Amino acid sequence: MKGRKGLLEILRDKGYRLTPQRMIVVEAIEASDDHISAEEIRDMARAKYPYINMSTVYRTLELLVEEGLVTETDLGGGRSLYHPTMKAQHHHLVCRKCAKVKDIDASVFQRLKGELKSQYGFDADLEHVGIFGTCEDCHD
Amino acid sequence: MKGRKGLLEILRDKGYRLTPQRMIVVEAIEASDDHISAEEIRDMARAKYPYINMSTVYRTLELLVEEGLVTETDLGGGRSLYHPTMKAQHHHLVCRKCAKVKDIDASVFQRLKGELKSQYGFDADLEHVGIFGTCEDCHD
DNA sequence: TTTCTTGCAAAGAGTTTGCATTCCA
DNA sequence: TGGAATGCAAACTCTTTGCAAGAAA
Repeated sequence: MKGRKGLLEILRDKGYRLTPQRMIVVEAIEASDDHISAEEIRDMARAKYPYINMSTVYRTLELLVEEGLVTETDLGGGRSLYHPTMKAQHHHLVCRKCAKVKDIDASVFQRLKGELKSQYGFDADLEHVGIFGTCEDCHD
Repeated sequence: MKGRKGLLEILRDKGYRLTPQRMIVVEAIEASDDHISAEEIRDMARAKYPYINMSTVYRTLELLVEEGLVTETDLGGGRSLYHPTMKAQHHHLVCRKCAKVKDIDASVFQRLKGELKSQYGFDADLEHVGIFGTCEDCHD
């Protein structure tokens, strides 16, 4: 059962207070199989809690990212998406035409990551990447 | 000499008017060896022209991107950088710590692009990609 | 109690848009 | 001249921040 602590327990162990707002944000992120936006978190939160302020959502996300518990990914449009770090690695193919997002396995990137490291000494954050392009359905 | 038309000529041939503002924006993009931001374009423009409005800069960039003459790249922070499409392909390694940007050759991505196409039918826009991580100098 | 968190409102940054005016072709 | 392009100002989106009020431990 080790390594299976929920994000909330980890936060508490680190000395952070477990407020209802934080519990709700964490729950929303853990419940989402996929990436989730700050806005979606607020909407999910509202279902369980009359109201949660966006600054609280952002502050909680900031905390989770700082603690390395959640990954922040820029999928374009100046919008960030969040994802629990411990979940299986994957990436996203974002279609510029229909805006659909398809998840793909991380293995495709392993070689690239290795090459960037050996050739440039660059330690690439490729845990959760968005790749833009045209998907199968929208191909001309 | 073919395939060596400047962006301005191409625009004119397509029926767009060659205003001073457009000439200045195009000149700034062509002069920049690297990627350039909307703000940098405005600053470069001001050196030659008393004033150019940001909406004009953005509208010109939008036009150039629509026409496929310029590439728009999201290097994070909700900021876009622009680059002439015809210039040599390259990518960027962006260090999260020192914020330095290192240009790398596009060849590293060829295999990845091929795999995304064959495995997922996804036509990835990998002309000009920003990869985040930690550079050699900042490595712990 | 006491310090950490929240909510509110306002401020940001970067970008987009409506509309009247200007100007290229 | 006439439609395309510009400038201006206001709006817009997403996110951050200061500060007083509230609540977890």
